[in-house]
Amino acid sequence: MSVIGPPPGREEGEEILAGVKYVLRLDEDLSGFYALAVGDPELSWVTRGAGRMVRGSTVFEEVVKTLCTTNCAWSATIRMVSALVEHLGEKAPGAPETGPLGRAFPTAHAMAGAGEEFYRDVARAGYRGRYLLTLARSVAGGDLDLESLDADPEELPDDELYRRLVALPGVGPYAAAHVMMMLGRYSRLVLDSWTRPTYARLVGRDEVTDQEIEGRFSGYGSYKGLAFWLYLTRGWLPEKPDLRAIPYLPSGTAAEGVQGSS
DNA sequence: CGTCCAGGTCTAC
DNA sequence: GGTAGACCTGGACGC
Repeated sequence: MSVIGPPPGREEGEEILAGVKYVLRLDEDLSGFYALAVGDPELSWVTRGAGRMVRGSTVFEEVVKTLCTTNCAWSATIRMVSALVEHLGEKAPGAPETGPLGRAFPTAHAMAGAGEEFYRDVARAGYRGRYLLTLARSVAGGDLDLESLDADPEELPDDELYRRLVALPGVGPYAAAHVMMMLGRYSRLVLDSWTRPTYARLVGRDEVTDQEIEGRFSGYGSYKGLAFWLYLTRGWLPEKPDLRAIPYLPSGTAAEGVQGSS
C-alpha cells in the first residue's frame, strides 16, 4: 500500500478490526445454508467455508454501487464508482492526491453537494445521475433512512425490505435483489443479463427461463439467492483452500481466500 | 461510420 | 398484470 500514516492506537485499532470483520462478514453464521447445501452434489463444496459476500460500509454505498451496475458494461460501473470515490470521497492521510485509492466511499452529504454537471460530465453516469442525486439528497436531507434497512429479518422481513428497495429511484427487481444479497438477505435471485446466460451455460443450455432457475434453487428457502450466486461463481474460487477457520482466525491472511462480490 | 447492447428501470399504454 | 420504447454511455462488432 502506498497509503501510510502513524500506526493506530488501541482504540483505533479495534475500530479498524471491527470494520474489517463487518465488511468481510466474518461473523455471519451460514450453518443453516451449509446444512442445505451438503446434500446438493453441485453445491456441497460451499460447506468448506464459502458464501461470505464482501459488503460496503453502509447501505447507501450498496445502493449507489448497485445503481451503477444497471444497464451498462462492467467497465462503466468501475468508471462511475471510481469517479465518485476519487472526487467526492474523503481522503485518508497520506493518500495520493488523485485517483480513488486511499479514499472512503462518499457520504450522502458529499454526493448531494455535487451538482448535476458532476454526474453528467465527470462520473458520466448518464440518466443514472438523476437517480443518484435524488437518492443522495433524500438521505442527506434526513427524509430517507437507508441504514435502517440493515435490520434483523424479524424486525424487517425480506418481502418488506424488497418493497422498500424497489421504491427507491432507479431500483427495480434486479437492483433490489442485489442490494439484499449485500445485506445478507438471500431470499431473492439476482437475475440479470450476466447471471441468466451464465446459468444457462453451466447447465449446458442455450436459454433458461427465470422460472426454471427459481425451481433449481427453491429448496434453499431463504438462502436461494446465495445458492444461485455461488453456483454461478464457483469458478471464481481457487481450487483448494479450506476457508472454514476464517471466522475464528485471530489474525493473518484470512481475507485472501474469500470470494464475494460487490 | 452505424448498430447493438452491457450485471435495467420507468412510463405509458 | 403484462409489454413496447426511451434512456446515457462507450466498447464491440459489422459494413
